Amino acid sequence: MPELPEVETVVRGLREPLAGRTIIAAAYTWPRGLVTPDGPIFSARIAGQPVRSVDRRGKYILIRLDPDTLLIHLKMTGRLYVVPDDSVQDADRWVRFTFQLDNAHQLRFSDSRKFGRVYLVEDPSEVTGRLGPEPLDESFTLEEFRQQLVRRSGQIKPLLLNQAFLAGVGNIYADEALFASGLHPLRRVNTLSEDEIARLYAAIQAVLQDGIQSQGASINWYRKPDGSRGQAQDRFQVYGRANQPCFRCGQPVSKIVVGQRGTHFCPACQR
DNA sequence: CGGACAACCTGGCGGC
DNA sequence: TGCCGCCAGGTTGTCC
Repeated sequence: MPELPEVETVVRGLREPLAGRTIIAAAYTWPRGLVTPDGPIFSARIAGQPVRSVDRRGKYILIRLDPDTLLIHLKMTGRLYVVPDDSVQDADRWVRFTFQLDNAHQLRFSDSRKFGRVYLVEDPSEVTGRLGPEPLDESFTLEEFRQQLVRRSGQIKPLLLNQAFLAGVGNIYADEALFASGLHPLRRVNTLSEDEIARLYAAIQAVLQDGIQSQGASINWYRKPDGSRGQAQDRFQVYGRANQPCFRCGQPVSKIVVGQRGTHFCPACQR
């Protein structure tokens, strides 16, 4: 679920409930979800730190405290939301981390599959340092994309999923971007023309912006911080549409495995 | 460096 | 209904 548009939606939804708050305590029930620091240090260290801002880098959520930064990666099934202390409204069985706020509310990190990860560090670049560029950032230009692309080889789809190449694109938006640019997911990167690179660049930005506009895709686990569903899934052209007619040409959408990931594409429209 | 694959985990769903 | 196998949006490490 959570790729760039979903994480961005979560971040936007958390800014208001966390604004001006201080974390006064933290507790967790899944120790392996905490990467750093060690357990006893973590709870003691985070207590008393005020929230300064909530941001995103790739698929990481950065809650900038003072002096540390709390980073959370939702992985496949993570949810992050703020509710009153005594809230049991959603009977969420999968809450792994609870951050007590100073206004009788809690920031809760729920994660059924236990893939999510939590970090508390002085310098967030310790965690995000290896990430590639932000695809929606002004500094991510076509020229930079082209220069990075021509240094690579291999299949285009796995490259789009490589967070060190480009931060934030996951399996869904990779499939959608390749459809939008008319490129086959198995195309070798070094066979792309200038025109195709430009189409892909534009398509990546378009599908991500569209996803944010729709407040993320709630196919399965993803929910906005207020508990409601995003709408992006209603706009997908190929993802999750195996054997259904392509919206553009009517041919059935194919599903294959590329780099161990389910991959949807139109064999007629994508070359 | 590229690519294949296992591992980390649990829940949901289709099929029988 | 119940059980079983399969699949899942992410990332990392290992091996060839």
